[in-house]
Amino acid sequence: MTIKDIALCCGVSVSTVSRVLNNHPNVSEKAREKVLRAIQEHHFVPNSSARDLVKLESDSVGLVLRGIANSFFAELLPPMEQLLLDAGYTPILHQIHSGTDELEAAARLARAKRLKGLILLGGSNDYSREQTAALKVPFVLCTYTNSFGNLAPNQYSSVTIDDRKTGYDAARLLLEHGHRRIAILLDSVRDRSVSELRWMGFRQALEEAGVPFDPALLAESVSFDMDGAYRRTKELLAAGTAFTALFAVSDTMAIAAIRALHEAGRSVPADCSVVGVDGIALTRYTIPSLTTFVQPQKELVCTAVRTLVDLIEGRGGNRQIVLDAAPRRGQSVRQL
Amino acid sequence: MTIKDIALCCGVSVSTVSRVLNNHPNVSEKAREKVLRAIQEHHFVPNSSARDLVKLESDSVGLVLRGIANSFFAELLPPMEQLLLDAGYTPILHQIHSGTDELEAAARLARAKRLKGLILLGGSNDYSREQTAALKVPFVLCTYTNSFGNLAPNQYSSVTIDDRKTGYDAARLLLEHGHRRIAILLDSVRDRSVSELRWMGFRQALEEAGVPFDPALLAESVSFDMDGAYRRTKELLAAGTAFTALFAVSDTMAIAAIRALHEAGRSVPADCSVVGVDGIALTRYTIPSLTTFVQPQKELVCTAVRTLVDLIEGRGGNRQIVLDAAPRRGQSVRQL
DNA sequence: TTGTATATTGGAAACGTTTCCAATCTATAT
DNA sequence: ATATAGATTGGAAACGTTTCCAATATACAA
Repeated sequence: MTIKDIALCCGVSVSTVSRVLNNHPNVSEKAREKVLRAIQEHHFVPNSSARDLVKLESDSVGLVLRGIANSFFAELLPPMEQLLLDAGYTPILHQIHSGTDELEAAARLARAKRLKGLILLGGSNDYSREQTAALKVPFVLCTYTNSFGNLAPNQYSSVTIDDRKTGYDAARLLLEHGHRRIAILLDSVRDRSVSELRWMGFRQALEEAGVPFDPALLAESVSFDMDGAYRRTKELLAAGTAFTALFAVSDTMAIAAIRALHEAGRSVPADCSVVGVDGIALTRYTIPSLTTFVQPQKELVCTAVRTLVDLIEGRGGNRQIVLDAAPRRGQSVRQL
Repeated sequence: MTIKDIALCCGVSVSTVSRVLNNHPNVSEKAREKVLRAIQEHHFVPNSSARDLVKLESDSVGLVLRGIANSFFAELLPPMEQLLLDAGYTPILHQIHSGTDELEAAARLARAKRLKGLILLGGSNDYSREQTAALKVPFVLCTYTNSFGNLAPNQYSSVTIDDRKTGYDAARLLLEHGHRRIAILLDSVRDRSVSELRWMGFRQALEEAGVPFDPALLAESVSFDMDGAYRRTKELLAAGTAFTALFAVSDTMAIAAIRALHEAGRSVPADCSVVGVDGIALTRYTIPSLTTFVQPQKELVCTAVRTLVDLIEGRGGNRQIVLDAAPRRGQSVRQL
């Protein structure tokens, strides 16, 4: 069933049918009705490949990320796709396989599917100008890393959380409660992760406060799941280094750590204060409830989509947006 | 940059370039190399619309669901998309707006994008045979509801969790621990929800054990979030009806309930046993850890994708698969 | 009635591929 | 050298739309 069949059975030309489909003005009421009825009757749906082909564009937006499993991005993805759908775009997910250059993959995707734009989840600002120029479409870096800052502010858009500041604020909070010996629990610091940024901010706050950091208090978990955090905390405790507080770079790790502390006979917050990051809903209900820095995830997603849509539709130019994680006080921190 | 440009700059025909692109055998080594180099050099990427158009098919699979926000499906979605990508298909998300017939929307999508297949998340087996036939492509109902059972087993495929059995098993577990006065905490029973199925199974187990159910022990929360569960548990406690155990239809609700109990001075499991459903990772680490029925989410997703891929690729016919939630013993239940 | 302006229509090219078929090469056997 | 089979190649149609342009129908004024 094609546009041609509809034309044939209505006794009009394909042009007319096409005009009806696209709400073009110059078509008589009579013809329009006839065509619409035939479309209804035959359950005709225009083929989007053909349309995209001739229009030289699609209504698709690429979502490019390195992998979904176990990731922070897995939570971002559904609402992001939802928002794009609501805005009239079709999200196209694309996973980068390890060993593949993500910008090249993104550029390929953009050309193959004639994308309107791209959201690069967990990208970086270390791309070269040539690389981003090769995309040819608007793009937004969402929760990107930035070590070299190759791009000028007018050359890219980004929406991110200030992870470094979050680490800094967490350390400040514990310092202000009188803690000096603070352990930090993080997942693999490799590949310039969010974890590393928080860790850098944390260190900076200690330095500024004149508190030397004991490397024995750095607990880097090999795996990023709760089990890894739990085991790493046990090791930390077994090592015997004294600490009165622990900063975990995620809520789930914090909860696992609390259990490890609990099993070692150290109660929270009486014997050890704990601070997490993320602000997952559960942290209000655990016993004790967790003091945590709430990630504005919803805002992150909305802002990223809005920024991209604005760029696509020509409203405003590139912009970088940084969102803050705000502390939410629970029962897991006590004043020393 | 099109196939034509490549052909031109290599001095070969478009046919040859196309053959190279598709790994057709009949092309000389010399020509192949020349073309590959030109493709590399010009960063050429074939246009998928044109390809789909002439091939009369795409590599896309539709994921159709009613809405993502706050939903069980939001968790299923990322791994499902991932698995489809891994299997060589492009997932295309499609959200059904309220007031729209989902099968009709699915059929439209399938035709417009020439989908290879469909996964209907939260569909039903109450579709008519004509409706499903109109899809024209293989489909899998994932966690579907089934009140009329219009379709014969060879007319549809489905992968689902036996929610009724989960409720039944949860009640059995508590009964076997000597509990007789068991409260149940569920979210809105409206619209034939998972919640209702678990509640039905729960009731059946009580009946079979000859334990009359006190309606005062039914706590139906208006909202499905943790806050609703927390408040509803408080109300239950305030009402003063005695109970020694509580069955929450989800882990998050169970955790919220435990906090409410805790705040009311009732410790778990000493004063009240609690059982949840879902088996989210966190339940191993909360204090106390939670006894819960673990949803085989990963298996659910894998099975749904595998089933669809099998159907698409002609391996085997329609099948219905029901997965069981297995109990995981935590510290939240005690023997009376 | 005729002419003119305007509304509506149809024809055909174009979008970028794939694939069938026929044509041309190349190599081998006679 | 010639015939023949097989490998390789190019030409052209086809996929289902949109859109430009020219052609026709309609309405209205003179």
